[in-house]
Order: sequence, then C-alpha cells, then structure tokens
Amino acid sequence: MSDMRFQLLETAAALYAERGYEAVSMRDIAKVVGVTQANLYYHFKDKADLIQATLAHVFELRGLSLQGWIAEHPGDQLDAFVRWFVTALMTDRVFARLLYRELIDGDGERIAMLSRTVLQLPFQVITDAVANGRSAQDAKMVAISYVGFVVGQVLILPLSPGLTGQDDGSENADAVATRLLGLMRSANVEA
Amino acid sequence: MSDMRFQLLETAAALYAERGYEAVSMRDIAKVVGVTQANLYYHFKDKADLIQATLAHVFELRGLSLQGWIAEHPGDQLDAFVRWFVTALMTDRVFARLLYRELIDGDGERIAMLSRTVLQLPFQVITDAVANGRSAQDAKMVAISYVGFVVGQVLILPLSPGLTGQDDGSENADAVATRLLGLMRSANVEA
DNA sequence: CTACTTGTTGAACGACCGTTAAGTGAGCTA
DNA sequence: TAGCTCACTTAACGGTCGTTCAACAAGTAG
Repeated sequence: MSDMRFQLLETAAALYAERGYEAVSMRDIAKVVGVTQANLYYHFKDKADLIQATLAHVFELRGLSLQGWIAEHPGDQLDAFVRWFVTALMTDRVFARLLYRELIDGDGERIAMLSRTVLQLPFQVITDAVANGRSAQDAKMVAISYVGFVVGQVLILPLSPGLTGQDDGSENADAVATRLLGLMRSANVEA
Repeated sequence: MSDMRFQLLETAAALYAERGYEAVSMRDIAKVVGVTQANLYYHFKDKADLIQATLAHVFELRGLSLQGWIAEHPGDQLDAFVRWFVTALMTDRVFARLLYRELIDGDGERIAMLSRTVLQLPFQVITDAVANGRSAQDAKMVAISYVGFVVGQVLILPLSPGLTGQDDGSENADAVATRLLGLMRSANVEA
C-alpha cells in the first residue's frame, strides 16, 4: 500500500472514530494530512468508499493483532481473548469507537465484514472454551453473551463516575478483565 | 407542552435515533412534521438546543416508565429491572438507539443527564438487590457490571446471525432477559 | 375598532458539502 | 529527448447546511 493511502486511512480512522462519519468532511481529512481534498478522489472512489476502506483497514489490522495474541497464549484461550479484547477496547480508542459505531449504524454488509475480520475468531475461541457439557447450540449462545459482556462493560465505563459517585474513570484494563473473567467462570459452572 | 413542540420532539427523536444527529437536518424534521424549517427556531434556540431537548424528552419519558414498572413489581427488583430494560432496548428502537449514541458521543453534561433520568434508579435497584454479603463498593461494581451486561447483550444481537450461522435475529426479549438473569444469579453466589 | 402577543411563513444569507474536470510536474521508458 | 504514466493541485460546479429576519394571520385584551 502506498504511503499516502496509508496516511489517508489512518487519519480518516482517527477522525471518523472521534466525530462520526457524517461530521467529518473530505476537506477535514485532507487538511490534517496536508493535501487537497481532490487528492482523496484519486485514492478512493467517493466518501462511501473511503469509509468502507477505513473500516477494513482498521478491523483487519486488529484482527491480525488478536490472531497473534491468541497464538501466543495457547493455555487459557478464554482468558487470553478477554484480556486482549478488554485492553483493546480500553486503550485503542480508534478501534473501540469505530466498532461501536458499526454495531449501531453498520448495514448488513459492513456488519458481516466486522464479524469476519475481528469477531469470528474470538467467537470460535469462546465457543470451544465453554463447550464442555453443553450442546453446540448452548455453547454458541454463551459465546455471544460473553462477547456482549465485554462490549457492554467497556461501553458503560464512562457512566461509572456519575453512578458510583467516585471518579474512578481510570480503572485498569486488567482489573476489568479479571472482574469479567470471574463472573464468566462462576456463571460457567451451571448450565 | 404545546402540541407542535411535542410533535417536533417526537419526530426529531425518531430521525436522530435512526440516522444520527449530523445526518438529520432541520429541514428534514420540518418536512416530516409539515412545517417550514424556520418554525423550528421559534421553539428551539438552535440545533444543539433541539438535540438536547429531544434527549431530555425521550429519556425522561422512559425513566418514568421504568419508575412505574419497578413500583408495580415489588417482589424481585433485579428481575423486574432486567426484564424492563431488555424489553425496552429490544422493542423501543428510538430509546435504544439514542441511548447507544449518547454512550458513544455524549459529552459530560449529556452523560450526566442520562445517568440522572434513566440509569440512576436501576443502578440503585441493582445495588440493593446484590448487596447481601458484599461491601458497598463491591455491590456498586456488580451493579455497573449488570447494567453493562444488558447494554452489551442487546447491542450485539445483530451479530448473532452472522456468528452462529443461524438467522435467529428474532430472539424474544423475554428469552434474552431470562438467559441474562440466569447468568447473573449463578455468578451472584460467589464474591 | 385598535393594539398587542403568539405561532408561523417566505425568502434569503454566507458557509460548507461532495464531487469533477482540466492542468501540472516529476520520473520512467523507448 | 519525446512521450507517457502517476500522484497531485487548482478551481470550480450545484446543492445543502444552519440560521436570521421581515412579514403575516389569528386570537385576545382594552
């Protein structure tokens, strides 16, 4: 991939993640990169194409990161996945925000791409990890639930200060992951 | 509240929920209601004011609904809350989508309003429900987690068909609530 | 009947949007 | 060196955006 295309995708990802697709103009992206807006149309067909390419760029990179992580932690796969996912969502702002935006606004095609690139593997990992003593159908249900737990847990973190009264917005990713794993494991013992 | 103002808020809520704030113009709302765009500026100071009023309108109504529901089900408060919340998120598209949008893009002030109007009460309910044998701090943590579970569970429902391979997007709200409650209860036995 | 308030319209403002066509210059190739 | 391709710019197009303001009809009070 050319250097300019890479730069455009990275910049677009950062701006789209922060403000949303509609609120970011082609001129905004061009200005940050330091080129003219017309140049974007040399690299991408139109705005929809740039958005699609940006999402593919971000999600494929993150999918690869997860693949590597899972391969390096052959022991407890559920543990490995949850820690990777929580850490990614809490420290990789671009990934997290684009993921949430897609979960809300993505059409069928973009949701499918998201499933393929980042969620397919963790889903399989969890399904296997919770399979013992369950029907395949049940295991899939539980896996879906677990993905939802992580996603939801991180999504409501900004609410924590307002609800608990304490300004604990700086909670550690490892602490959140450990808490979630505890809940999952204790829930795992029964059907 | 005047009839016109009510109509404008309801229409704005539906459009904002569906497409997002930036993608909905003042003209879009005016056209659906059947008035001119200038009329919106008689009832609201500017677009930011309309957005803020729309969110207050939606969330205060839903907060009242929850209050009534909780009062009518004095038995198992955790059960009552989870069923209300899951049903609301799965059947009230406007509420659900505006809530998710705010969780992602809401600034401090709007997040605070959201906490006050809809989330304060359920948070208190859950905290009380899980309090036995826990420190107040722990109970709050668990309550946050439970709210996150519900939010996350519903958010990833559209992914279910793509991941499990089956087209089970039409899952029942009661079934989801029951599954979640089962997981919460089995997790509840340990610290 | 007149004066005043309330709710709404018609028309326009400048700014910004996505997109396109033509042009430019550097570098490669024959 | 002539021709060609690639990466990019300049400049503009029509359209839509949020917003404003004078005008206007309907109702109400004196």
